[in-house]
Amino acid sequence: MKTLDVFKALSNETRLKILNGLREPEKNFPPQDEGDFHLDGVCVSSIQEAVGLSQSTVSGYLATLERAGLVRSKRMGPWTYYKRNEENIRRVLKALEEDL
Amino acid sequence: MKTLDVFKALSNETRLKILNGLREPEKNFPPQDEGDFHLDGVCVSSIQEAVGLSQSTVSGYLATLERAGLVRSKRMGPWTYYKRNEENIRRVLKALEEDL
DNA sequence: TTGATATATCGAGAAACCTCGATTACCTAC
DNA sequence: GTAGGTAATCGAGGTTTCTCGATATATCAA
Repeated sequence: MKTLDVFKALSNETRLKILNGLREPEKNFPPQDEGDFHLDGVCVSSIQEAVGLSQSTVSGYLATLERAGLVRSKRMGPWTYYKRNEENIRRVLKALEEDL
Repeated sequence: MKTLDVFKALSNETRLKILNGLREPEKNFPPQDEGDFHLDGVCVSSIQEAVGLSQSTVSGYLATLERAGLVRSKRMGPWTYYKRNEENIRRVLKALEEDL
């Protein structure tokens, strides 16, 4: 979880939009059949539909955000749900305050 | 001064190092003939010597940091001095706290 | 086991970024 | 105006990022 990787993960309009959108899933993503937005997160296809890029691109972006520690994923049946990693995000902000 | 541009500017090890180094110029850059480190800033050649990249690259990096609002420049005679734009940096941090 | 659906990974072409040396512009002193 | 030094811009080659479609993997149902 290096600072540089966090900045790189955030250096893309779509990834920023996803991370931001995940703060209020019901407002920013179409509903999903199963899985609670807040408890479980948002599934890839719902995110894909919202951002309008290909499935592979969105899946890769989510992996990037996860590697940077900004989101966490949970597999439930055939779906993977992504939600913000609030604890880590707060840690990143603290680091920036001292590091920037 | 868009959030995305700030992240892009910070997505480079050298630019991060420059911005950080400018917090304590006398500790991180070789002395310069004229110009006070804190009052005026650090000149390009001093920064260049410290980071060890070409003059054109460093000049470009400084321009990037300035476009992102993270540093400010002042021309004094043949030299251009760069210093941190603390006010803007604080503003960026505030924005991140709400935006991230 | 076969089929259907969700997600992840792979390979490739286009765009952006990194970095350099060369050139240009700027400033000062003669 | 010429010369010398500082900084900014330009052009180019190498690397990374973006984004896609195709393929592979995972899960569940029949």
